[in-house]
Amino acid sequence: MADSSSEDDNVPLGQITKRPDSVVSSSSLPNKEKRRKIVNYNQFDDDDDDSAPIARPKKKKIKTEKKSNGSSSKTPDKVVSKPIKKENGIKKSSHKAAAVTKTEGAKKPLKEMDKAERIAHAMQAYLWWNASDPPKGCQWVKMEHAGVSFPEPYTPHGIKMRYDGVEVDLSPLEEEAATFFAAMDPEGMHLGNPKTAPIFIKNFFADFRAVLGKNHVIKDFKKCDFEPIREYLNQQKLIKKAITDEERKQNKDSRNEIMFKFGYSLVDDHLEKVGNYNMEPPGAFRGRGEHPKMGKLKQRVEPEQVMINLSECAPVPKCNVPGHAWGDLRHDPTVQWLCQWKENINNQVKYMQLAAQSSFKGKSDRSKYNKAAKLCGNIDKIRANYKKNLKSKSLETRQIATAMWVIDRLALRVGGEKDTDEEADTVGCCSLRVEHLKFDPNNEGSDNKEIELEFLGKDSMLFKQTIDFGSALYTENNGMGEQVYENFKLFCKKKKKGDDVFSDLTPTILNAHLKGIMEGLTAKVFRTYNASKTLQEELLKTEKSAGWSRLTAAEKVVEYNNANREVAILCNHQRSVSKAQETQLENLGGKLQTLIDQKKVLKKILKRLTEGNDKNIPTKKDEAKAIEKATKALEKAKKMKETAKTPEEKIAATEADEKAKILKKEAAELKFNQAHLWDKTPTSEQVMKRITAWSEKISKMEMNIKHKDDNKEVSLGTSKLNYMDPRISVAWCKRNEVPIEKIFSKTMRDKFNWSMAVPPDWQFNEEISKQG
DNA sequence: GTTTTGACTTGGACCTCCTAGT
DNA sequence: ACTAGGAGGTCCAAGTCAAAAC
Repeated sequence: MADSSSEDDNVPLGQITKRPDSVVSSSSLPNKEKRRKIVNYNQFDDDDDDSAPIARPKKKKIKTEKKSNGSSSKTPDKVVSKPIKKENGIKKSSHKAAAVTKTEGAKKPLKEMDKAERIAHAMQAYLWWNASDPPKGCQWVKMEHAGVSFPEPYTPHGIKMRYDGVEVDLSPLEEEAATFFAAMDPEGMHLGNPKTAPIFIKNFFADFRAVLGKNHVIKDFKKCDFEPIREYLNQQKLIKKAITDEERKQNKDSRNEIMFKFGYSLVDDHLEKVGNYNMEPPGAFRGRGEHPKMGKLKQRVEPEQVMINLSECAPVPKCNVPGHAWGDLRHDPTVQWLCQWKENINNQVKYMQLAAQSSFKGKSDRSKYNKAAKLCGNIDKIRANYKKNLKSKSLETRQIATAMWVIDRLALRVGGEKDTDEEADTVGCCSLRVEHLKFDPNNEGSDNKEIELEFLGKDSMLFKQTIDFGSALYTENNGMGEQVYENFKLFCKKKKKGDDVFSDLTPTILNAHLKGIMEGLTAKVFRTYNASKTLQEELLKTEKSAGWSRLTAAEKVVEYNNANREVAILCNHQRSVSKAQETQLENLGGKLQTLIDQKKVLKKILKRLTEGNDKNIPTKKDEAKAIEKATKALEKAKKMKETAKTPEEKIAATEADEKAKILKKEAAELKFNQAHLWDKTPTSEQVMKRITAWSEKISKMEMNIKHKDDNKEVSLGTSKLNYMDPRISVAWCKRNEVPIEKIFSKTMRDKFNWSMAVPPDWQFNEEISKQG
């Protein structure tokens, strides 16, 4: 349209850069829009920035623009002094006050907000669900952004690895590769696992050797010693831990600077957040499960490998690597991506896209849930369809029907074909193999209709469930379990372990069939549907239970989380229990035992006292000394941190701090272990009181442990973020007078902003799809 | 028809910063 | 006021699905 044209494609991009350091140049926009934007800037009422996401011209220019707009400008002094005041205010505010500002976040005065908050506030003014849509087939008409931000080039540390006991000189590139390996946790999920460690090492070493070149002395991994580099990295971590608040703030500021520059995009005259504006740094590829390529070197991406997508009239941003330029330029309004490049491990395209709270993502999210809701109205028809086909004479039809049952009832993913030389061996429905099914797993014989399904799903997460196809769960209400069982038996007959169960089926065939039954229906819609439906039903169930209305908001939230957990279990959203969590759980178990023992002691004391024997009653030993010692050590460490300048001092400070923390822990333990005792011989009343208190403590602790144990392997976040229609949750909150903040974090509220206006009686059902 | 590519969603691990509990 | 623990945010790998390429 306007100035820049598609001829740009043939010009070396680095040289045609029109605007050095900001996303939007007002010069490329018509006057009317220019004015509108200026009004917006003034809303930020702002201080410093030349790095504003939008073309904030430098200060001098602001003045002129502000003048032209008739609004008053501030003296620099005032502008600078303001944020400091604000921060103090926040720090000093009490919890109560903080809670209020949090719940009423929108009402926080503009002047108290920091820059990011003010931008966010301004962005809230745009409600995409009230705005008009871009032309059909297009996701946008105008789009401007600053491109992707590249990480700093590698700075060599000069620490030498050893080969065969001898220090080796490495070039920066070689040293960088060695450092990637040294940075891997030897006990971590790649090197700590005897199954994956050899794969990782083999791949890493092959790539490392390629970097070193043919004639390099390093030839045998066994003779490599990365320990000096590893030690260095650990020291760096200790140094980092000792940073002062001032340094922490500086780090945040410089991160923010990049965010203000690259983190926003101007799409059709409104501001949107970019999701991943930092280019992925090089490193060792961390494939999950038994990924055959883990350990390979993920190369540094050069700007020349990056293609950027923006509107024709948008100025081309300058890339932040001196002497480099974007590889290519595109003006494609049918796609969402702002930048794309190829990674070298799997030769896949990666994208820079808008963030989850953007209109692009919001629109597709809403349409996803509407599609799932539409399935509510069609589910009977669909179940009838596959019920009939479960007995079809055509093998393909029968397999389609069986797969539909599995996807509908067991919530499996569709499971596309995978190349096991290139990727980890994981499966879903269509790629299930005979070896993943175990008929009659408990050798019960006769009419047993159980199958144990055991396989690795997405992200190599284990799916292991025994399905009793003869049970009421799968036979009642048109469950069809028995027929499905017969079909599985049939599909596995005369097949080898490694053969596909659904030999005539691919996701393409299955989805083509689904599309024929309901417009827009694919395999994954079933997961969304089942997750949302389950949430709604679980919530309604508890809402109808006796005494519900008397529950406090916090108690209601517990019930919500229980419903959430049901969904997560349905979707098999697991998480591995970290070592820290395990030890924490063990510690809690130990504490519980201590409490139980203490209660026994208390009972004994009571018995003696009632018998009139007040001799040999245990009393508290001095614990003040230990506490004092620990406190002093902590104080000392803190001082060390404050004064530490050299790396050695910083390391020493962190180490002292860690030691002091151990002391404190020990002191706390001592205190805990004799918390049931008194300094002097107690009275019977005192003991009785304490016994009741301890009973309460014990049950509380038991609850806590049970809760932690129940949740340790279930991850609730994924289903909340991707599967449960937010409108169900919002309506539930409204009905039950639970503040939405108790359910959704700030990020989620941003992402689900489109769903906040639903009425309290909103239901997840087919009616939704008719609303558009 | 089959395979590959492209674009987007979904996923858990890890790190950081905040808050509840003391 | 302080800190442990957890919530939430970041990162980027790994899926799904449609369309293009063969």
